[in-house]
Amino acid sequence: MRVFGHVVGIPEGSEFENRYTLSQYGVHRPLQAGISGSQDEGADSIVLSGGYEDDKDYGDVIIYTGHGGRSQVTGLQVADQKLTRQNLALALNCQRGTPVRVIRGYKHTSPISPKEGYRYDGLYRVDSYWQEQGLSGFVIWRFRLEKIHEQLATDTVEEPPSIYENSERIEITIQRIMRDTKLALSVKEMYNFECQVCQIRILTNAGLYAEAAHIQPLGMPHNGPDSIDNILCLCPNHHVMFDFGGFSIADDLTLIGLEGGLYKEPKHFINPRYLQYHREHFADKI
DNA sequence: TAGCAATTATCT
DNA sequence: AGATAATTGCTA
Repeated sequence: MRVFGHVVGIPEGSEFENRYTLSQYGVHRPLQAGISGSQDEGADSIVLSGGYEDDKDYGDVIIYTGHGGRSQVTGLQVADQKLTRQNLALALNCQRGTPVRVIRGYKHTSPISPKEGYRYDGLYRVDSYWQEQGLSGFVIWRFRLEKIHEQLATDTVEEPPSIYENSERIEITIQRIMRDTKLALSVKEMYNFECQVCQIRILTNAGLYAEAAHIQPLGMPHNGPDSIDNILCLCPNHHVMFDFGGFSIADDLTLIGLEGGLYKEPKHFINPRYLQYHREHFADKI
């Protein structure tokens, strides 16, 4: 099974002798490929080895080149890259917010990369992706990655501050984030990426796009649960409207503030308790 | 140190 | 099952 986020027991900064040990520890499983992932689930890890001429490494920001179009013999670009396979996997990370593990290898020329072996450098999010003409003249796909600074991203306000960066805490946090993503995806798939309000499906170059909206929000102070009965599948517009009280939902799924009702799959149980929470805290009560 | 072939986990 | 791959280690 593919592991997204940190691998338990492997803190950021861990070093590995070669690609085989990286694979054995589950940090980056393919022995040669730079991108680990599938075109359904997304990418879980990438390696920066300097193999592609168009790569850029600025530390917290990485411009990563997709795979494909290279000659097996010379390593030069000889064909256009396509948004398929592991390139598509990275595109899905961008659309879904799935983090990707970044490993820097000794072959990479940047001063940040290790002199020998491979080093796990933590989680990045895929900020954007696009195609362009590479140095070779062939089309390449590029991915802009931004480092996730987890101390800032977590809601640890009510917790006693720890003196040093606690890797155990980070693991817990990331696992929670990843649970969100998995559930979110399952709800989107349940509706085939159709908005439950307007039934719009948004087709992108990486496939269908929808957003998972939590009815009672996660995190302090709302502490809504991370469960399917608290998640809706919405288009971005209706997601924003819902989060900012543009409409709300009655227990019988009639929309409040918009015409019509919320479409619901029979097998999708939506807990009225969370709908009530949303009405009480977010609905416009004029 | 190039060049090349063997190797192997993974994805489709 | 076959193809792929941002490797590795051997040979000259």
